[in-house]
Amino acid sequence: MTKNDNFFDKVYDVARQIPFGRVTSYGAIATYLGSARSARMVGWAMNNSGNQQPEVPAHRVVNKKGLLTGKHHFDGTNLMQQLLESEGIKVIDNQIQDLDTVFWNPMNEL
DNA sequence: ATTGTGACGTTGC
DNA sequence: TGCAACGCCACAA
Repeated sequence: MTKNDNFFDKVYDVARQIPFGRVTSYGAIATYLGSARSARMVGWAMNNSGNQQPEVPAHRVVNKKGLLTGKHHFDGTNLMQQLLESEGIKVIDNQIQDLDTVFWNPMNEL
């Protein structure tokens, strides 16, 4: 932690900028950061997101398919889905509905 | 320095 | 159109 996790920090920063009721994909963030091929790294960064003080809305970050792939990493089993549903996002079987509508593209907004 | 892994994405068949 | 395999970058051991 002594070093500035440039990549990680950026991921957290973008994730925190996700508006309420919106979601984004790892690839979108990775692409915005310039490392479109590091989509996996974005997810890896989320691993430490819980360690970050400004709690990163990792529940708003899903894969391109809108699938809650990382929900397994949350406390509960359906916690991530509960959070998304609380924001008005319809999630069925770990799959976000109307993804095109709730999708938030950092490149488009930022 | 090398190897392995990972909450993904894209291309190929 | 659906499923499989590869690629890829960054971090940890």
